[in-house]
Amino acid sequence: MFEFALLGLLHEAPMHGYELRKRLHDLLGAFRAFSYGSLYPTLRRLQRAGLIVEEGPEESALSWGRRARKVYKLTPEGKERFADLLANAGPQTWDDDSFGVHLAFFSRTPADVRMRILEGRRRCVEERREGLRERLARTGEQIDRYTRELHRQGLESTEREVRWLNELIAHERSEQDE
Amino acid sequence: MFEFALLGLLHEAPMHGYELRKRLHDLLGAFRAFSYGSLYPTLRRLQRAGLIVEEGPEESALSWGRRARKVYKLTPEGKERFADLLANAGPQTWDDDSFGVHLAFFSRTPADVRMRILEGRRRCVEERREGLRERLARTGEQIDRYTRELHRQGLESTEREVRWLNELIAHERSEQDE
DNA sequence: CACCGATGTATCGCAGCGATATAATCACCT
DNA sequence: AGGTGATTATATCGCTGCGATACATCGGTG
Repeated sequence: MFEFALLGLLHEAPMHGYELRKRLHDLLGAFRAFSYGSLYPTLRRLQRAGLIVEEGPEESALSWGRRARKVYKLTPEGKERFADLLANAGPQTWDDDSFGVHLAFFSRTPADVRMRILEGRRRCVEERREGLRERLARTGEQIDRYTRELHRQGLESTEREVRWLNELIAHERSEQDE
Repeated sequence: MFEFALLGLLHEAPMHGYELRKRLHDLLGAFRAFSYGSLYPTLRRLQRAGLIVEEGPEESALSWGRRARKVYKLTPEGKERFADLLANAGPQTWDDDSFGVHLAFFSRTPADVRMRILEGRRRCVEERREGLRERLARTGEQIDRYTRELHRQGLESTEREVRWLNELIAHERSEQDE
C-alpha cells in the first residue's frame, strides 16, 4: 500500500526519502501519516525488487554541500508494477486505509479503474452503514450511552461519505459521456 | 490498545476468545475490526503478564458436548493495569485508532479522565482541521481535483467531529454540575 | 559562538492484519 | 440416516507499518 504510494509519487519525478515523505504527507494530509519506520524499509524492499533504482551520483555540480541523500527513480518494471496494482484493483484497494491514497493518484488512474474503485468504496461504506443501522435499531435503549453516541456518529459520517461518493461517481459519469 | 480493550471487556464477565471478539465487534461496530491474528496472541501476552488467568475447568456439568474453549478472567493485577492505563491517558489514548475503543468503555472510566480524553481528542481533531484548512487555502486552484476533493471531505468531517465532541463535552460538564 | 529547528538516513522491537488450517457442533434438508 | 453448510472455536504464519530513537548536517537567530 505504501508501496503503491511510493511508486505513484515517483511517477512525478525522482526523489529521495525525505522528499517522498513530505510529498506524501502533503498529498494525504489528514488522511494518513506515514512514518520513517515504514518509509526506508519499503524503499529498500522496492529497490531489492528492482522496481526502483538509485539515481547515479552525477549532477553533483549544482547542489554540493548538501548532505548525503539517495535519489530514487522508477524502473520500467516499477511503472509496470504500478499499472498492475491499478489493473487488479480489488477489495483491499478501497478499504479505509488505502482508499484515500488511491484517490490521491486518480489523475494517473484510467477512467474505468477509477469507476471500479469508487463503486467498490461505496459498496464498502454502504455495508458499514447498514451494519450500524441494524445495530442501532436492534439495541433499543438498553445500551451504554457512549457506545450509542459512537454508533450514531459513525452512522452519520458513513451516510455523509456515501453521499460524497455518489457525487464523485455522478461527476465521473458526466465526464465520461461528454 | 487491544490489550486495553480486552481488559475492559473482561470487567463485564469472564469470557473465551471467540466471545471477546464478538463482543468487541459489537461494541465497536464500524469503528474498528479486530482479527483473530491479534486476538489470540494478545490473550497469551496478557496471560504471561499475569493480567488474566484461565478459569478452572469446573462447571463442566451444564455445558458439555461444547467444543474445548478457554475461559479467561481478570486477576487483581489485570484490574489494576486497566485502571493504570486510564490514569495515564495520554496522546495515544485519543488518536484515531484508540479513541473509539476508549469511548466504548467510558461508563467504566472516571469522570475526570473522561473529560481529559474528550478534550485531548478535540485538540487532536482541531489540529488536523487546521492543517487541512491551511492546505486548502495555500494550494489555490492548481492542485489535482481529486486530492482537493479528498481534502474538502476531510475538512468537513473533522469539522463535524469537533462539533460532536463539543456536544459530548458540554453534556459531560452539565452532568458534573448537577 | 551557541543553540535550535529543519533536513536527512536509518534501525529496532512491537502491534495488528489477512490468510489459512483445523475441528467440532448445529440447523436444516432430503 | 445421511449430507451439507453455517457457526462456534482455537491457533499460527509472514508481512506491513508504527513509534521511539539515534545520529549528523545545515541555515538561521540571539
